[in-house]
Amino acid sequence: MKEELKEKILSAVEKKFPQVKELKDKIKVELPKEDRFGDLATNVAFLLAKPLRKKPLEVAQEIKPVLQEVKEFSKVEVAGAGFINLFLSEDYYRQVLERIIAERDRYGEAKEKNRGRVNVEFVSANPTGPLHLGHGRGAVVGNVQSNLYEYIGYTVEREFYINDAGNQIKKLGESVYARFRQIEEPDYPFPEDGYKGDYIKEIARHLYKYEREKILSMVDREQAVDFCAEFAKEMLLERIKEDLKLLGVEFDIWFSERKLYSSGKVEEALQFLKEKGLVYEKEGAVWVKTSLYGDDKDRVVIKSDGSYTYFAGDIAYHYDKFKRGYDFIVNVWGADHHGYFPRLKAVVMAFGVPEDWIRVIFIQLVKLFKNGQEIKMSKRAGKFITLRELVEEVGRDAVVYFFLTKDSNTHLNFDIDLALEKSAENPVYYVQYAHARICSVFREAKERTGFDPEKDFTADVSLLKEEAERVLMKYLSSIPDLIREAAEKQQPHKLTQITYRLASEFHYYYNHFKFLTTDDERLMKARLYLLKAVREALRTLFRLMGITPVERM
RNA sequence: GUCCCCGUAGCUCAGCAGGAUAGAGCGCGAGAUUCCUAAUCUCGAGGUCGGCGGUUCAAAUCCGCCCGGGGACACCA
Repeated sequence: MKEELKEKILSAVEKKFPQVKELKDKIKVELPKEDRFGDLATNVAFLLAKPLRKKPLEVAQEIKPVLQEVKEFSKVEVAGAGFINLFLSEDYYRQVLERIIAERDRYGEAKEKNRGRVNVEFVSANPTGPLHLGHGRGAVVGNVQSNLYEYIGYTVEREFYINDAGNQIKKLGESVYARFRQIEEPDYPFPEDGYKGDYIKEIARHLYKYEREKILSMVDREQAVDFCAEFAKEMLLERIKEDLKLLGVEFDIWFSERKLYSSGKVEEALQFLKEKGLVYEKEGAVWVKTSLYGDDKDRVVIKSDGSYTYFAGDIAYHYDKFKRGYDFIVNVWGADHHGYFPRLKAVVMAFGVPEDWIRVIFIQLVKLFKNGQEIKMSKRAGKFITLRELVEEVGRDAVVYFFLTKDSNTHLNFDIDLALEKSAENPVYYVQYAHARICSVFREAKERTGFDPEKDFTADVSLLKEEAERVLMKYLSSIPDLIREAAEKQQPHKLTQITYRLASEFHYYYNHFKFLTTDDERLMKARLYLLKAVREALRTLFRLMGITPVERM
């Protein structure tokens, strides 16, 4: 919406100052921070001041008359050092409300999914244990960012990379096998760096119950360990899927690291790099010249013992993604992988993709707080609160919302007490209550007046003359642009801010005005029409975040 | 040592591809309910935007240096 208006402003200004064309990208048209500065504000005059060698204020004065001719603007003011504040006409707001109600919970979403194909890879936890809070945050952020890409017109594939090769799985097998043996021989040694969580014992007990004979009959210990590993991996993967479902997160692609090796994709990718002259041997190992593409140094892909490094697998994995032809890809990673990005980016650049083809979103630590105290977790000792336990304790909506309150690249303190609180202090309840309140008003309307706002109806928006109503409509009109901005800047946490503000403006309105005035039916309908638009906007935001629009609280 | 992130109200943090008097929530103080859900709302106190320079009509935002906190720098995964 802002884009359309920006075009109108530009073409109007262009008649007077053709130079404005070159400044197009720098010109801003946005919601001013204070209400008295109008519905939209633009900085054109500041930008034109330099080439015209005039003061911004003068330029603004000269632009004012041309903008006054644009029919969408009811008033044009010059303020400050040269800001141009624009007030939108009633007719414009009528269109906004009509559009919201027509588009329902997809308000402002791109109609055509023709911007391209995107791959978002996230969670990608080792199938060696239950998901922890960091994974949960990554799951929510990755999923919501995917929703945002869809909102702005991309087709998105959500992918989970299963690290089912290598030492971690081996260790998993050893751990389960040891627990299995301990059932009969309590002194059977447990591997020093094994997984100590109780879930390992559970898996062992399960195996003992159903596969005891089979495992004990295996002569080769390795074989038994592999069997345990495979079984445990499958079981844990199933559990991971369930945990993700609890958060409302589902994947399109489950990509197995092991298949990458067994299908020869690693050789294929390395061959590709070799043909480009980017591979060489040194000190008995095979290296890739990542330093040519911005990495600090070259990296080993085949160790001197002949085995592949983890990096080799990742090269192959990304070569595969490259060949799938995405317009760009996004990796959601734990922030501890920060230092790993330059080398991966380097090798991907070597494939010959554009600079921003591979993007990364880092997820920082989540710390849990209860009764004002941090709950310390130790994975090594097997003492930690799982994602599932947290969801069971505070509920899915709270978990999702809290994970989205901060930029994913900053540490997050998750306050369990706050998440459980049923009051204004809890932002989840605050925003959900806004939605429930509107539903409640609608029920009451039908009850009292017989008029059912749930059904389609029209209203005379021009009757909405209160300041609070204009403020609300103004904010509603800017929401698609705000969502788009969140999508493009890869900042899904902005959704909670947008939602909170909308809820806040609604609560204010609710507390200061009556909607069910029987003496003026036209005004009542106009107000209910506005509420309906607010509700659809809330539903749009809830849908993007994956939060339930509760109808009663 | 090299590189990255962070430093904004008592606390937790927004804002940072420059724009108007730096925001929110919590906490603290004072209020609002004969009326559609008070799970709400209103008002108030509270700031050298870590420090010093620079660029600019304009700097919390961009650049440089410094101070403080965290992290990354494997023939690990």
